[in-house]
Amino acid sequence: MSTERRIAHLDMDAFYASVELLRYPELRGQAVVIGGISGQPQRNADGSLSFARLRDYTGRGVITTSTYEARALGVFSAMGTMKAAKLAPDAVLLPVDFDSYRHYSRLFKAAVRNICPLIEDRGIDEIYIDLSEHPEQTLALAKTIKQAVNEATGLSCSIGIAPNKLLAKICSELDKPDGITIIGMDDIATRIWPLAVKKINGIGPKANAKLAALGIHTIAELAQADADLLQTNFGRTYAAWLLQVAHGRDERAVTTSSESKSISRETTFERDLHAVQDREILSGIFTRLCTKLAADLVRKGYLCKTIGIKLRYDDFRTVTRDLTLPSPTADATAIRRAAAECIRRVALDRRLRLLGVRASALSKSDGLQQYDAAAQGELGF
DNA sequence: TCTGGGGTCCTAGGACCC
DNA sequence: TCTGGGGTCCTAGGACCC
Repeated sequence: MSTERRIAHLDMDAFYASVELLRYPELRGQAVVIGGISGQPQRNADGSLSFARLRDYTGRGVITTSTYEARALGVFSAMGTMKAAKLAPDAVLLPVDFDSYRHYSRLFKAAVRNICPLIEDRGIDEIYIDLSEHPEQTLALAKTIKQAVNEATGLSCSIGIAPNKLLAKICSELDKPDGITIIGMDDIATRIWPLAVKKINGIGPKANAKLAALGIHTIAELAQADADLLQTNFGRTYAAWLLQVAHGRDERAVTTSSESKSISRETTFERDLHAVQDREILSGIFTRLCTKLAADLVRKGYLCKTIGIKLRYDDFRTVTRDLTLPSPTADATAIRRAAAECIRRVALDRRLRLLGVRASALSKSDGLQQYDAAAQGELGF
């Protein structure tokens, strides 16, 4: 007997902002944005806190999250902070505190895992859950999960439940915040087809613009699109995928574990830097990035065989170079040497706004491999 | 007043090997 | 001389996601 799967997508509501409201409950109900600034709110003489306002901010950076009150003013994730300041000058601006968000992330995931262990991590604030084998009835189970998350964290989340990950992901957004949406394949025409194609996870700004140029705006229009037309414009693989997802078809499994493919560190400078005039500053930043990357590798138990760099010029053009080493490493000096080789292969005639270093072709630095490395060292390799 | 930082996956050409 | 083929690795760039 074959039955439909029950896949849930759980998405924490305005996660970073909501964590900050746990810490500063006096801000509840206000427009609050989380962005790339440093420094905690100042404590006044009377004991109250003094919060920075968006209008006071002058540096570069983007909004990472905003409360629903700020969203009502048009301020969303990934918006430039300066643009956000124009829209909501009085909004409270708080610095990001990833340690705190990771803490609450662990709490909510542990709470869900207690109820159903088949969890796929999709970043700090969302997960897929395979509920297919769970005995409880779907709506009751969703309520149980939401309550467990709230008891563990004090936070709310939204859950979509559907026969696959694609549909579950779309559903979790349909009743945000604090919602539950359950659909089956029979509901696709009424619930999914009216939506914009960009609601599909995997259709981003570029594909959305190309589809719009073809007169395709809704998922219904995509489902009825001519296969040859799509193939001409998107290539065989992507065109076939577009038609599949438009009909709500997705067979991907919920995968409970995965190995990292790459680890990287990058930084955008406070002002654009020049390779010659700012050589000392750049060199220091470069060394620190390599040192942090090496520490990340060691902490996570990886060696890397390929080292890469990323530069972004003042005109926002981005270039990458990489270099594969004869043998894997997690050594900061070796990483810096390889990254410096990469830097030599790019033009440094313009000012730079970003520098990054990446480690890929990862392998586990388990005991056996460490032993091998030590043995090779003794043999003079 | 432009545009963070950390990832994944895909494509495509060339090298190199059998 | 007429340019096979597949497989894998390396490199660069780009789309997309959280």
